[in-house]
Order: sequence, then C-alpha cells, then structure tokens
Amino acid sequence: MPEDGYEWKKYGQKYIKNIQKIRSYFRCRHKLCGAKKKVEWHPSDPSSDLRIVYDGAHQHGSPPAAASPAGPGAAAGSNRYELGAQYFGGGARPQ
DNA sequence: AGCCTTTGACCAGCG
DNA sequence: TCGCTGGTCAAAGGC
Repeated sequence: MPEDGYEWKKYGQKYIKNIQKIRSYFRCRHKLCGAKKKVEWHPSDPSSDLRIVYDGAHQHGSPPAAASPAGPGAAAGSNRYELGAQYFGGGARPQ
C-alpha cells in the first residue's frame, strides 16, 4: 500500500463486486482526527489501477512526509482534506 | 505489553 | 418485506 505521509490503521477490507475491485478501509490513528482513507485496487493489477479516497479532515498538524514525491513540504496535500472527500486516481488524476 | 494487521459477521439503506 | 451491497467493529496472532 502507498504511503502518503500520514499514519493509518486498517480496520477493514472488502471486495466491491460493483467495480470488481478490492477496497481497504483505513482510519487516522489520531483520536482528534475524523479523517478516513479508502484504497481500491484491482485484484489482478494492484499497481495498474490504484484508487485512493480520502474522507473527512485531519484535526492535527501534518506529520513528517515519509514518502513525499518531491521531498518534505511537497506532500500530496497538507491538510486540504477539509474539502470533504478527496478522490485520487492512479490512472485518472485530474490536473 | 502494546500496536498493527487480517477475516467474518452484523447493520442499515435501497430496489 | 426480503435480498444484496457497502461499511464498521471485534478477536486473535506476530513483532
């Protein structure tokens, strides 16, 4: 699973037949954080169709970007999760 | 000892 | 009202 810089705790995993993909449910380890993360991927091509759906907003500061794509400070969004439900698509990334 | 991860079952909403 | 799907919680094992 891809590291986005935040800490998550997996609390479930189900196969969504509607889209024929695996969906993993993650939750922020912080109690003051109602942020959630859902990761979907193909059962046969996990690296070809990765999908990440962020739900909620983090109620704490930004953690040390562990896997920043361009270094610290350039994480895929600091705390803009307040937008509600961010939708990230590995093969369908807007902008 | 504490934390994390994984699987099954249960609950709620919709057709 | 029933069946199905999506989503969440709990318990056990390993490091």
